[in-house]
Amino acid sequence: MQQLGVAPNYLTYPFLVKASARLSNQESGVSLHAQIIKTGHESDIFIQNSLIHMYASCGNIIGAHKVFDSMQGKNLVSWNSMLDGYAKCGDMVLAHKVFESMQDRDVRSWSSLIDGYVKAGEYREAMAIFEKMQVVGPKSNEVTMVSVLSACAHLGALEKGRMMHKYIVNNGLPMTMVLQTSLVDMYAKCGAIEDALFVFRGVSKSQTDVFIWNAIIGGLATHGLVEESLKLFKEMQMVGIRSDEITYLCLLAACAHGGLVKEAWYFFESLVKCGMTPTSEHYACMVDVLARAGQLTAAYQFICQMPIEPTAPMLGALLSGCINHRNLDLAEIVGKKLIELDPNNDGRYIGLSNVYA
DNA sequence: CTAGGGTTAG
Repeated sequence: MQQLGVAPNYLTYPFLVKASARLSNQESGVSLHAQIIKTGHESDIFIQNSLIHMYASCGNIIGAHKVFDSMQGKNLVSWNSMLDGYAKCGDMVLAHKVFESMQDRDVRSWSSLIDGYVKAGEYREAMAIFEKMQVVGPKSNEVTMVSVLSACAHLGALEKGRMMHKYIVNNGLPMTMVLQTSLVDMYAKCGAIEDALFVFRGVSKSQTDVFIWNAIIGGLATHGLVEESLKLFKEMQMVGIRSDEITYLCLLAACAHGGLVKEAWYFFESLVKCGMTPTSEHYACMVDVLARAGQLTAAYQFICQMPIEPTAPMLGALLSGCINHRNLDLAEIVGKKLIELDPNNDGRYIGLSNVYA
């Protein structure tokens, strides 16, 4: 466009700024901001709102606030963008402050606040806000319910989760894939695997994506339904959904749970073969598999040949294996390393003190 | 033309 000598106008900039936000590329966002000022578009409310969102998405909440403060005519989008910016940055004190200062609040304002509390791990507060919303706020929609279901999942609040499911159906909220994934995850995390499978089976296979497969495969794995988990992975491959790093993490977790050492090696190798880079979580899972199976030397050697530094969960898994399989010499070595790495690791420290007892 | 949601975490 620029090569052709066509200049962006006030309708172009929001898209460009949004792209920078999506990419979390503050550099390009800042250069757009400069261009916006140079071309005299800095007081366009759509452009200002997109700039708030861009800065917040790049983690620059100060930059976002500067744009927000510079505005003379703020609208609900401006306030919602600022609120969501604080919520996304995890500053729920300021997010709540913004929320309280607003004259008008729509479903997005409430949803951003609820989601912020969920992301901050304050699930009870998130539920409290949702209950208040039902009394004094606008009707919640399918986006609100995703965050609410996530709160129920983390609280293990199965009955509440069921109520939310009924609320969604009774109010005719659109059953999006995101919502169905949240339902699968909620039921799985609350231990209602049958319900998770029921929701999952209600999605036509051609509509599925990697997220919902990961949710059900991971849910089955964490509840020890290892065979079913691996069976669903095969099904996922048959449907032609490309697995990702998280799929493999779920599979390795399933192997750890079921004591499937051979299968774990196979998945670890597949992960690399598919061009993915194992993360420290993958390595930790692999160590866990080997340690649980009593293959302590193999686990130790595996850690030594990794291209990354060992992490506390990794050494913790190995230490547990050493203790359970009565290899106290190795336990002492691993325990010392673990304390070096993470001096505040109480639980593991207690594990180690058992070695000396 | 601008703002909100899902999968890992022993």
